[in-house]
Amino acid sequence: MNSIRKVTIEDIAREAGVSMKTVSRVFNHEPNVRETTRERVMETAKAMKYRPNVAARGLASNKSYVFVHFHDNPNPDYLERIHQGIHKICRANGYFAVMEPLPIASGSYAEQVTDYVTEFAIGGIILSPPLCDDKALLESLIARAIPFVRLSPSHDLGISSHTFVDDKAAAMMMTDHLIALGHKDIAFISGPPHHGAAQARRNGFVDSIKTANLNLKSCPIMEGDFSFHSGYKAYEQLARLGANPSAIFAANDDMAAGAMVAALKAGRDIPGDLSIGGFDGSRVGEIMWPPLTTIRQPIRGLAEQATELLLAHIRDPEKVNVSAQLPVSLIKRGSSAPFKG
Amino acid sequence: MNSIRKVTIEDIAREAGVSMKTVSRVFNHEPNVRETTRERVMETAKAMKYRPNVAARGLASNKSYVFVHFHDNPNPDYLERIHQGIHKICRANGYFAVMEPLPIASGSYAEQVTDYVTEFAIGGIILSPPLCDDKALLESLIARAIPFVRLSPSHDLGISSHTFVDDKAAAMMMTDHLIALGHKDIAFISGPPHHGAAQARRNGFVDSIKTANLNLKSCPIMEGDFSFHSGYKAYEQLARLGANPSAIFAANDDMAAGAMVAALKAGRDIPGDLSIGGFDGSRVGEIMWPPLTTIRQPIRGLAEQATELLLAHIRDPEKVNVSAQLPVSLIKRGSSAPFKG
DNA sequence: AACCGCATTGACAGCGCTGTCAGTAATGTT
DNA sequence: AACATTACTGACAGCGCTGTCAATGCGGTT
Repeated sequence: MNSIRKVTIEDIAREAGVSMKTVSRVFNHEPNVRETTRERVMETAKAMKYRPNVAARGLASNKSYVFVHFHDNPNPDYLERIHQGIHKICRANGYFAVMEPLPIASGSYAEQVTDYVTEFAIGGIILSPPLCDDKALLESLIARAIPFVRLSPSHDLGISSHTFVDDKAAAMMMTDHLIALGHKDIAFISGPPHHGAAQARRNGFVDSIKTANLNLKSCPIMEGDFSFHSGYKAYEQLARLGANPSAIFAANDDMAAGAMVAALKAGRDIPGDLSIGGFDGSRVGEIMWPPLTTIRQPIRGLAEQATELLLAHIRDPEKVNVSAQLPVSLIKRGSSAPFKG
Repeated sequence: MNSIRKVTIEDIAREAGVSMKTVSRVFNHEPNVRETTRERVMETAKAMKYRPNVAARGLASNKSYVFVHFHDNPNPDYLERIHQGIHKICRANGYFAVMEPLPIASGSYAEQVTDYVTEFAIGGIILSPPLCDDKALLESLIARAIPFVRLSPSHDLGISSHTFVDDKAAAMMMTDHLIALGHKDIAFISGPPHHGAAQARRNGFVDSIKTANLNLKSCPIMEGDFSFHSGYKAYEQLARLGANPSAIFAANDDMAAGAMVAALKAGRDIPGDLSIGGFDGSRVGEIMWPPLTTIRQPIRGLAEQATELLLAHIRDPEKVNVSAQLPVSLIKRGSSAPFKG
């Protein structure tokens, strides 16, 4: 057909002086291959630029080399980082990484996933918030014995492998930072109430305020939905209510950006008479002026780890419930400054 | 491990009283099947809830129901919009949509794609800039007869289906807008020189300046690379050169944002003493203050159309070279205002 | 009736890989 | 030293489907 002939397992086997099956063993991380043999196979495979054929693998093993990340999240920046993490691990292991948006508006999560899984053979599933906390979906996945992992789940932690950060502690870091700057009237813009991480961040905020003996009444909590627009509206409503916080902590960067734009539009000076803190460490925070003080979440790392855990689960069904916590960090930037009474 | 597949073509064939091959024909929209036979097969397949096995199909036919978008673009916002467009059409037609980053740093585009295509059976390929203008890659794809379409290519328009906007005319729209506001010293921040669309935008800018009889010498052109950072640096360099434009037109929104942040940092008032125009209509333009005047490109639409064209090509090999132009529009927002001498 | 041309259909051999199971080498045990 | 146990390895038969090509049916011609 063309000059580039496909390199098959057979070629590798012949070249390395072993059977096809042994080559197969090496590529599937199966036990009982002598270390020297494994190395020899790997080397000749590399030298011959061998790439396993996904379709053949799938057909022969009745498995599928596709991981699907189901999500219901409007933030492209967040999604892109997750995608990169999943993709990296998938690519290194011969899997496809597919991103599947799953708007709750099109039907229950469980229903949609069920349909999807019937139509396409799927090797494993990665769930991010809020899907990772959907009871019906989780049950259906378990009932059908489809391997899955979760990113930052908040409930039923024992039922699957997952990766997470300590959202509450992270929110306390930010709150403590603002308090340390001398702020006493700190408003909080929360995420949607049913969202697990959003709750944890809110709890962290409240705890820090209480611990510092600040007056909770002068620390209003506005409800947002993690969108830029909801942050914008939250600031407007704050103003309408006559609240006059010297600092605002938004539960994600998009809302922080929204609040900041609304404040700038209203003529406020940031950070002169209003400090703003975000949460995520996303790109928006870097491309605004002043740049946003925020909590950096290792989103890409969370996705990578989760994908590794999914792989581990598939390779060794014992590893059904492994979890990994990743660290967050406070990024101090121009949007927060000491309170000037 | 994954969904249990029990109904095979063999079952359908036996039930419908035809051969497996005929069932296969029906499912692949092949010609030369009697209408009554086709219907009978479809009915029994439906009754038996038959689902074709993607892996077996892929292995046997050396084709696959996967479309891959290869890209080398750091902008998550742009990527996400393309992804949405591709995904929508794929989903509706039973295809997987896979996004594959292809950093030029890891080897030539042609090489990387070759490797990838050998490993995964791929149904079709979607290329966006700058990959869509890579000669070696295009040649290799054509040589291997792999169906592909392109988004906004600038060269060899005749060799494949593609979708595009008129970048030059669009850049002229923005330039004319700034000129109409009374600006005479307009700086341009261009994209990377080898990037086709970047060239077209630059040409549009220059043409408009000339047409308006403005002095090109007071309209400096800075070279960027479409990144936020390069926009930032371009502004700094402009200042260092002693240029003092009253308006800046950046060839994409990210660079416009970078220039704006640099200008704000330098104490400039936007749009009071500096107007800024971008290009793309991306999210960053909406989440900054002042919001960015820009050219909206229908990126999602371009991706949708391109995917449709790919599908059309695959279903009817005659349709190798269809192209669709989509309209752009000028979005006037707060970052541009009349020149105040 | 014998013939041609085209539409329709089927038999069969793989696609590249893995599961099964049997076989051989290496190691331990008495 | 004989035997048991374990660690490796390979032969082979498909996985479910499609490409190839030969076979059949059918209408119209000579």
